Amino acid sequence: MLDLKLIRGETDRVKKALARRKEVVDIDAIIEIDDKRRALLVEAEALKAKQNEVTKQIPVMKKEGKDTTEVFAQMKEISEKIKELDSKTREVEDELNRMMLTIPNIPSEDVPDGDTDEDNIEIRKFGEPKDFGFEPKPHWDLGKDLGILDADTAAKITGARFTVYKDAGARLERAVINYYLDTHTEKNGYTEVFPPFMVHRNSMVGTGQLPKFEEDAFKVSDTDYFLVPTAEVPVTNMYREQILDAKDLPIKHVAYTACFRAEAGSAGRDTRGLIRQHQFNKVELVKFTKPEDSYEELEKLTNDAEKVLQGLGLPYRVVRICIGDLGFTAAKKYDIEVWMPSYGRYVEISSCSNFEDFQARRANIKYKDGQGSKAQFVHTLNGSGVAVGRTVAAIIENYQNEDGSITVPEVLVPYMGGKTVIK
RNA sequence: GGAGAGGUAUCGAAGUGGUCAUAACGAGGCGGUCUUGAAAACCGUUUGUCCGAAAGGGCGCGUGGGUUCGAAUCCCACCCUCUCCGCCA
Repeated sequence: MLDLKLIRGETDRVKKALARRKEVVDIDAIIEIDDKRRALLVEAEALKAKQNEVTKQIPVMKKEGKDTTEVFAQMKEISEKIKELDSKTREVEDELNRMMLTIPNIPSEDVPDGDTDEDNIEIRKFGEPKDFGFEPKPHWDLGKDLGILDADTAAKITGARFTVYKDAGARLERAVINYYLDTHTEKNGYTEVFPPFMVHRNSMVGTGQLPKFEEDAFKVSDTDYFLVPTAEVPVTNMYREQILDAKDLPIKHVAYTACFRAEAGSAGRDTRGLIRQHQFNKVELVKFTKPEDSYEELEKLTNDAEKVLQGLGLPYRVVRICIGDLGFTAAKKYDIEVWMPSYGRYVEISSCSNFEDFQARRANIKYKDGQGSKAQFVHTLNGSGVAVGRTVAAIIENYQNEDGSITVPEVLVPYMGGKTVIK
């Protein structure tokens, strides 16, 4: 959510920034509704002040034995007027709020122009795609042949876009999760949390998935619960409606969760393999920082995510996300893309974003620097550290051998019970 | 799921229709007096938010409604916590 004061005070700047996103947002309508809201407030508050004043006098009058009939009649009128104004105010506020919740974040000024992910700008690279010396196979074929990935059985028990991992496949998924969690907790200083995989509506609104993108989420019927699309939602909302102590910042959390996405609008895309599933595993990094530190923390967070891919020896590149690919909530975003031989290109495996105070405002997360100072919104950041299913796909493809076996990356061998090759 | 109890500031807790919610009382935090220093004692201080340039005013007792001239207090709905029972990995 944007700051109404910013919208009012720097209307042109806000309009220009949103225009860069090619978003159609009626800023003037918002200001108009806010004017209405404030006019109603002023009127109602004057009446309330009067009401409070008289209400204090009534016990005194009674004590003195004065007749209150007339005052009561007058106050009855005021009281009714107040109710009327309050209900109007509520309506106007609801409408204002509805509009505010659908406005995307203002992009940081260094976000490059561009319309699609093809306009993202590569800023660094690690490793080089391997020259196999034979025709590399896609992970869905390798996985099926090795008996470690089974889409058919998943379709039988659930449906499309699910996978049953078996034997060394299941172990590999678990190994990656543990390697990521251990690295981020032991080397990068994140505190692990293991949150619920379901959250209520307010949490989804807090991080910006709702109200605009309800069709992307899985809702649990007969409840107000949603399956988490990312650990960002439960972990960020842990601090909802809270005022944090400046000396505890930055707060850094790492969380493993399964993630659930309806993938509405992705019909026909990435239908084979692990790339686009309704359920996938992810290790997520979440930070709460002071405003002045958030951009530096974004760099660090991205580096932390990169480190695990370096550890696995997977070739990747980091791209700066252009305005058209930025997403609703982010002010600035980097994607980390891993080399996927079956696609013949780099594929997103992590998104690292600074939301500035966009989510903090929605979720009301503030911090205070000592007593007497004013509470202000924190900045929130998060990034995949990194997607687990896509990692497994990348490992299978990048570490495949000509005979169809998979070499286990060295850092994972301890997590695989000493196994060095999957065959 | 059933029965009961409860949700008030950083914490414990009082207040059960009126002029003390800038919230009694107790504890904690911070500042000070005293002290070589500390403890103790004593004094002071210690919510958030909205409208407003300011003065000032409004709101907040789990949440949302309602009754009333006036609600922490009465009524309705919902959420959460605890205890017991049921069910259960």
